[in-house]
Amino acid sequence: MANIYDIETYEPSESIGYLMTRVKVEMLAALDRELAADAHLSALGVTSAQFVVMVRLVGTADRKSASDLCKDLSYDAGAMTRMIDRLEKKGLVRRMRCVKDRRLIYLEATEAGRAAYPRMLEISVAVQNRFLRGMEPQDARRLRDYLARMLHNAG
Amino acid sequence: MANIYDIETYEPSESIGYLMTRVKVEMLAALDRELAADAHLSALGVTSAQFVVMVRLVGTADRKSASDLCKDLSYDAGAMTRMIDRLEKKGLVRRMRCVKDRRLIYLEATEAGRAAYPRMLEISVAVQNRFLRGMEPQDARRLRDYLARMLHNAG
DNA sequence: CTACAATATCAGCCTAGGCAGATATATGTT
DNA sequence: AACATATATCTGCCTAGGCTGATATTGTAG
Repeated sequence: MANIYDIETYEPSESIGYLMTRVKVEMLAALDRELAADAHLSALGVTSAQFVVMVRLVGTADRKSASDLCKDLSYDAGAMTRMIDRLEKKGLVRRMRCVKDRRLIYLEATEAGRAAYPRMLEISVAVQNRFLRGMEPQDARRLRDYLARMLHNAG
Repeated sequence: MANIYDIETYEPSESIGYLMTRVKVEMLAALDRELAADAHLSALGVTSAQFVVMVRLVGTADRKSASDLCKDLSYDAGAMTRMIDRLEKKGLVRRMRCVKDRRLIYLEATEAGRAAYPRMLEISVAVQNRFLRGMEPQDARRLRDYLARMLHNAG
């Protein structure tokens, strides 16, 4: 299996790792700016990281525990505890101890959380569309497949 | 110009933003692990973030100031000051006040920095090749072009 | 030349993630 | 049942980035 890069010809500024890191920074920064600027959401002070957690709770079907979220998001467990503290304090999320396995804490979006969600999602979709400007749907599918493969290769 | 995503059909888990954020986390985590595990580099305690700065100093031709690096890397200026403090403390980088514009501080890799660089680069290339496993060179070029376009769209 | 704006670096404060260790619960083994 | 092992959450500590304001220097308008 052929390697993509070799040391002799490797161009850091054009490498996929470099570009991806920068795009990620810029995209989350844009999301943070626009979440903070929104008339309704600014009161909640929702950050991009908090939004990403809300997506997993509201935007996906199955019930999630804190550790599920850590796996879903490549996120540290200690950091997740405090993340949920913040979301709970803002009234967006509820903790519910699982009765079958009392180690688990299931998480649930509150009414307020579900109410705020559509606007957050709208902003996130708009930001992504802006970054994908000029691409055909076929390009976006390819890009998505490349990223999915890389995530798979991460093991 | 058509939007890629619309709210009704948007699937968070398959979105490019979500996937990219996760791939970036996994890739830098892998780089950190392997930099820390390397026999020669572990003594220096070089992190992925520090490596990225070294790339800009050793791996590119032109002389760089701290603020150049901030622009190159979408990095905060205050954080960059401390980043350079750490690299200087490890003996990998030198500060040199510019005589023409005394606000500027040019940065230069030391002998030790240049000596350690090839091995860092080797590890970085290996990590990226692992994440790109199974892709044809044509796919990697496409992926790179997509990312470059997104970075351009960031403005 | 002076006043004012722009730029580069730096220092202080705050926030937040990673890691190690503690506790509680569950699972598997003997 | 007793014990060890694994898992989930939480807490304390450390590191590091973002933001704000301070200082020094440069560029610019009058």
